[in-house]
Amino acid sequence: MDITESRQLTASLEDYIEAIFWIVSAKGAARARDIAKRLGVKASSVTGALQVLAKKKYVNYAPYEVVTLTSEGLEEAKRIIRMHEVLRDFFVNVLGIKSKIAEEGACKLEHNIPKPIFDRLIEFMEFIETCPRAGKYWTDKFIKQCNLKKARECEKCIEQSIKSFKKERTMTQTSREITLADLMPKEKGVVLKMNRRNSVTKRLADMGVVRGALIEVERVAPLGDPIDVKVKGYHLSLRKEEAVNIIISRG
Amino acid sequence: MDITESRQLTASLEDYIEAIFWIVSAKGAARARDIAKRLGVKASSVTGALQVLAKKKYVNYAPYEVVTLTSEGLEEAKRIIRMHEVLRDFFVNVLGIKSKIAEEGACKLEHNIPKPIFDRLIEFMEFIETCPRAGKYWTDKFIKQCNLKKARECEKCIEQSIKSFKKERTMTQTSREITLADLMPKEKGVVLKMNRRNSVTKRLADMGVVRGALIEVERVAPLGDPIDVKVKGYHLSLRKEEAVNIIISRG
DNA sequence: TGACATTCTTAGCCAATCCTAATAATGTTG
DNA sequence: CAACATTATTAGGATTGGCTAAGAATGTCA
Repeated sequence: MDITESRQLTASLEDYIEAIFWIVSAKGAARARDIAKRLGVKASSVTGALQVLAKKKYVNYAPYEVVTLTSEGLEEAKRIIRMHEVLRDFFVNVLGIKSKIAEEGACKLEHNIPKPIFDRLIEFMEFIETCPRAGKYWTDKFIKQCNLKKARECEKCIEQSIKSFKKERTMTQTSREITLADLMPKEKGVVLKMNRRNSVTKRLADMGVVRGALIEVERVAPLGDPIDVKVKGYHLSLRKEEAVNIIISRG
Repeated sequence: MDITESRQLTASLEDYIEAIFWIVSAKGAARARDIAKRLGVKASSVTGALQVLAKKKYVNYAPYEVVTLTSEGLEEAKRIIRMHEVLRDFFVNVLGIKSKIAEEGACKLEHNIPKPIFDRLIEFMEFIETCPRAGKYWTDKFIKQCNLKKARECEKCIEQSIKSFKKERTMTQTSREITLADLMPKEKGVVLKMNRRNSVTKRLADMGVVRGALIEVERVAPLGDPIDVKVKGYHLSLRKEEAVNIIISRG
């Protein structure tokens, strides 16, 4: 029953992993002191946590050395950060909470969200962003869509939304198919079709890149490759050759 | 720094208070065993928690005796349960989560929600229930309304909503003012006006009964007095003489 | 390079929250 | 009412996650 032996993470250990991720992102590697400062604890507490995390193989750690995440640690960090960001986005973009409070709130809640609620929250946020309806009729429809797992009604809804968005957006590529590679940073689109079926599209499907999914371009590298996108709260980096196979519709 | 001495409550102690509240509601008083069973802990853990809660004056406790909440404990219980219910309602009514998972999720999160986020969540849920719009325009409006503290735009929105609801609801008291006392259980309304200003209306205002607030009738006693209502997640019991001074509009 | 400052680890402590096992009180029933 | 069953308490232990204080390792600079 010794938690030290298992892969399990407590809320507090997740906080350490998250902190290490950000420090490593910013500075290449983390020192105990950086972690202590970021989390507001004493260095001795950090040492203890690092020893546990090292035993669980989430961090590369040796006494008096700098700390980095193992690949497992990185996986965990990404999972935690995704939770955090989805919550924060919900607080900021939907509830209109100030970003500082939203950030704090996301920190407190990120470790405790049951998966089905988390997933549904993402769907809900996407629904809000793509469906031009409201009121009881609207939430009912959302709920029905989620429960029945057939997106029929909502596809109509999304398409309608896309149409009206297109009207607003005058004369931009209305005649030919556009792909994910055509989007500019900050633009969003709804996936209409995945042109090829192979291991790459399968991996993308696992991450949420499926028909009907809302996808947002975050950054595009100088030559249009790679393209960083956000889908269902995941941050993905796609090759341009993958992106051109994803037919989308602006929205 | 000993928490035993202060009024402060840990998440776990809040769980005990909540459990005691429900058991007392159902059976008049709680025994250690009931609490242990409800929370899935051993009786010895319950004894420990009860001793701490008794020291903090949240429960009436003596060894080998039944347990009840003090008035302070009751206050706390209500606060916690309100958190719980608002979260659960959000999960069920907005996200469409199954009630068992929603219940579990509310339990996990109820102790950690920052107040501003909690308050805004309630506003958001009310907005969804009263405003017949959707899409970005719609959430933008919601956020603007919350931020600017002037409900102008949304009042229009609410009135419009009320109008369309009224159309659906044929020939019911469309010509004269209706008050909270006219609503049937399960009916909802939006507060249009508070007819008197006195200490009672002030207390109601503190609980969220103000112009524009969504109010729902839960139960009405045989002679129409008292009336149990829900506002902003609070459960209130109003005298009929108070209710007739609250002018509302069905919605 | 040696002295001093900073950083990190170790060791030991405390509080919260659970546990088990033993014991005490209370309830039930032939 | 005595024996047995149930329930509650106490005592003692584990785990988690923080702390302080002392000392070891590392870094800096005259």
